[in-house]
Amino acid sequence: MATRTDTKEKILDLAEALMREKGFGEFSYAHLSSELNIKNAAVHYHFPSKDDLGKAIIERALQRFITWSHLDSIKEMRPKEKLAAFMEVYYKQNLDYSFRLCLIGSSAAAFPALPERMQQEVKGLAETILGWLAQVFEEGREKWELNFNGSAKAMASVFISTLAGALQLSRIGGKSFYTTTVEQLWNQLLVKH
Amino acid sequence: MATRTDTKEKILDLAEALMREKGFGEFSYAHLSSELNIKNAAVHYHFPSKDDLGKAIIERALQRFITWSHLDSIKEMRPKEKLAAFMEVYYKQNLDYSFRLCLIGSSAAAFPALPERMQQEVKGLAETILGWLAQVFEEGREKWELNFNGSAKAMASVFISTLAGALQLSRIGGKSFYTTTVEQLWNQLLVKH
DNA sequence: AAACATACTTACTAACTAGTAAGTAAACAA
DNA sequence: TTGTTTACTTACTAGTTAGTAAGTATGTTT
Repeated sequence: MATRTDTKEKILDLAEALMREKGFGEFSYAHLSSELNIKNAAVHYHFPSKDDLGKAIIERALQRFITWSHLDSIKEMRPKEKLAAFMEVYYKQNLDYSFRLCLIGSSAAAFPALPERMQQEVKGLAETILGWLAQVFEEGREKWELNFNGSAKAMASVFISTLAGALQLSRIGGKSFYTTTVEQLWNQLLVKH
Repeated sequence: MATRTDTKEKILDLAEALMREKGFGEFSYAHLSSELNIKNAAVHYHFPSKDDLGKAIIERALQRFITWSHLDSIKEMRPKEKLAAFMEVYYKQNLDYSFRLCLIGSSAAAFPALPERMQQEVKGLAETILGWLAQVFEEGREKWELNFNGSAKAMASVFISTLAGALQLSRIGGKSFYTTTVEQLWNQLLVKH
């Protein structure tokens, strides 16, 4: 058949979910095809190699983030609200679904084992997110909404590292580990010093 | 031959290094045996299943941490020094060797894909380290050496999450990402507020 | 000296891995 | 209505995976 289908999107959805649950190296074309009731060659049709699939997962995530951050509803927010919105998305997209990691965290953990083209894509994604966060922190400090010493970029690095790390460790320590950790992180940003 | 050998230790050393470089699911008995110039059945002789191997890696790491933390030279330290010593070990054992992760981070990232017995072992290791850190933070605040709000346990959670996260993200952002991030984390602990 | 344990090797297997070549059926374009 | 493109399926392969059964050489115990 040649009817317009959404198979490609479905493959991407499932592959991304599996990558965040188990890691990029821990799912196979067989997993994808059996779950979607197609043959593994159909997956190869849309994504000839696993490199292609991996690259596409990250590309799509980057587009998603760009779209989100350019939303009027986000752009209109004050810095503190932006940060809270980011954390909200982060929490919802990840911890709501059986301890799925964020793509950055999942990619970083398996980085040396990832296809090179995928590594490049991941670098772009990380830079974009970190850049956005640094801007929010800068603006937040200027407007006296967020408190921290040092550069906004360094603070953004701590912020994303803590979120990603806490998400991963919450697989060991449970959901409460995540909420405790992130609350502590958040409170530190509000304390006047 | 049946001469006393250190093959078992060598296997553990290599397996741990590979686990931290690539992840537990990303190395095979063939990798181990070819690197050590033995046959894969020899690895199975010492560690019948990969579950056994994984469990042994974590058990050994736990023993190593306990031994380290019970060292007189560590016990005699003041809280701030203890924390600095922990960070020193963390940095040396990981970033000095081509972006190897810590075992907690590597385990957390692949957690759902790990053998169950290994998961249990990882939980024990994480609890032990977190407990030790929480004590150090508590003592550090009492003695006015470390500054933070909230509970010592929460602060310890932020601390270890940030370290583990920064280590992972440094694979994407380079060594400077790690040093920037950890310096920012450290400075926050010293700021009076 | 005999029996046993240790530390392997040789030789194998069943299951799974990404990937391919060739065929097919439907939709679409000329 | 013929040709082309899309979206697959069927059928396959070469390589890798963890794991096993049986044999062997050495050292240790009795």
